Amino acid sequence: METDLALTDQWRALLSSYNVIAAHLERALQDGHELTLSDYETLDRLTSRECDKRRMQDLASEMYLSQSALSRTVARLERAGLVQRTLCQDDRRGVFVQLTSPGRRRHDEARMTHLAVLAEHLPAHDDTGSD
Amino acid sequence: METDLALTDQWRALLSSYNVIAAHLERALQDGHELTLSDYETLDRLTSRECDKRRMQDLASEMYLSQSALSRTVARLERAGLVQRTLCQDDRRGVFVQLTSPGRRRHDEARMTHLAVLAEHLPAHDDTGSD
DNA sequence: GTGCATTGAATGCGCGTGCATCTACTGTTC
DNA sequence: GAACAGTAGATGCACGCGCATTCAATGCAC
Repeated sequence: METDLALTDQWRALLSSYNVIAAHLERALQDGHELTLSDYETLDRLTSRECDKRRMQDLASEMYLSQSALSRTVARLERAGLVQRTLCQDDRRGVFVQLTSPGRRRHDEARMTHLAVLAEHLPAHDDTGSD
Repeated sequence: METDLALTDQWRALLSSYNVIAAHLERALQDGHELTLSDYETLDRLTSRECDKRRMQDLASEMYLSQSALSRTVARLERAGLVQRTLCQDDRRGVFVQLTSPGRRRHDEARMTHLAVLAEHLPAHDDTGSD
């Protein structure tokens, strides 16, 4: 069945591009900004939405992270002073997460690195000089 | 710069499809066959090549795994009786890895699961009856 | 109000990973 | 043959992850 081969090929391609790029991103973000990929992605989600929803589950749902992984990621970010967790008064089970000023700054810096790696390793659209 | 947005979008798409599919694969392979994704990918690499090269570095180079991760993966597979490690007499640093019969069988079974998950979660081409 | 299922988030645990290091072997130079 | 750089693979270690569980707060039934 040739469909099987097509599927496998497609998956291999996905697997390969993801892993290559993710590895580069991981290293670049870690070395340059002391952020894991999940850290960065989380910060990134927080910049897009200014509103103060009960982020935790909200964030988790639009990310690839499990609930527990997100919980620890936010804890890490809070320890680093990049985000702030505040209890939600309406529903005291919920937790708001928001960027701090240092967090916003860190994300801004890391964004450059992030984009640079993507530009270098994502299959280019039109390129003006890939390696 | 709109290229930035395009890059980010492209990356988000990749990130999302990869993680969704990988998570499903991981669970399906683990639940159904007691294999991690890396286990499966390793077995899969071993079925394609019949020759007895010094696999370790060879395998590693065509996979997304680091040398150490592959080393442990193979150790795991050997512990489970699915592959066999033999020293290379020409160069006693090298290690041959080859499938055992149970390994071939296990891969065969797992392959069905693997394909089923891909068929269900990869953006389809044309389908003549998925799942 | 009391009891109970449900939900939001945190945490114990085991595991797979990459990095750095270590051990063993090889090939080269003298 | 001795010394040494290089290579193949294994291992110590720290860490992020998912799963299952736990704890707190909520909402519903009575």
